[in-house]
Amino acid sequence: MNSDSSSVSSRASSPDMDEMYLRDHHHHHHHHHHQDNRLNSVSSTQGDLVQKMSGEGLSRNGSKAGGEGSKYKIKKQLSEQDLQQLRLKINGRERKRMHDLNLAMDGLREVMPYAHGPSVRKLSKIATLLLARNYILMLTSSLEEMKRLVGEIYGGHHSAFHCGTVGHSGGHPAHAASTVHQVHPILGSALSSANTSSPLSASLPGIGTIRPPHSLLKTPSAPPALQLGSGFQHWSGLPCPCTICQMPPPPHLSALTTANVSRLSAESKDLLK
DNA sequence: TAGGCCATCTGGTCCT
DNA sequence: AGGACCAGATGGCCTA
Repeated sequence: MNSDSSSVSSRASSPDMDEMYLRDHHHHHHHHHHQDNRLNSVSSTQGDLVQKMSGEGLSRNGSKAGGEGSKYKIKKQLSEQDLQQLRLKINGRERKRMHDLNLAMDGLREVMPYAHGPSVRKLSKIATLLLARNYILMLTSSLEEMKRLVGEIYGGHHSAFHCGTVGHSGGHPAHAASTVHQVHPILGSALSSANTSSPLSASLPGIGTIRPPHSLLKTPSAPPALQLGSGFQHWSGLPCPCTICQMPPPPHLSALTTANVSRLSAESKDLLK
């Protein structure tokens, strides 16, 4: 499908499109070969547009309190050509807005921890967003864990950082997620295992387990799961007595319970099928 | 062929 | 008034 890197712009900013609509917007022509017959549909739509607009489209506005009458008059005063120009301008803006949004989406894809490459299909928008969310959650918990470990190593027991009993655990709902502690196994496996799918995954274990679902890979042998990783599981043990652990989780982490994480993964899986 | 994904158009609403 | 944002509708492409 979108074999090109910027799907969106690929279709949207085709030379044809620019020719047809845009006198003012000249998006970077991504010279994307992949032009389809969308233009047909678009142009036909455009035809409809003209009809609608000349007919009732814009003149039948209303609704907005302020200026029914005035707006109506104004629209009426506009020639058909003016209306068309206006429409083109508005459409162009909207197109540009969507292009920008898609560029941002591409930017997000670039930093996402999944296998990029010519053989890997681009993540869909929804998949990108879900993966990004999971990724952020995981980074957050990794960070917390690292802080904890650092505290454990340098700070002694309960100094700058809070407790660090290795087997210690969650179950405590207030634990910004048990995930803070769940990372243990991940770290462990990272240190020992050959999970070197990327520099990222090397430094942030567990990330390597985030991959596009097989359906998104052109090669059928892809590993499953857009999940937080199998190591990302609840860490059983005793509740932590330290004061920090007694505190409610920060708002941004409150959703990160084990249950939520698994739900998240489930969502991701569903949407990524 | 159905379903997923996407780009575009369009009208409404809110904001500046 | 004009621009940004949004959601619904439409139609094309691609894959299972």
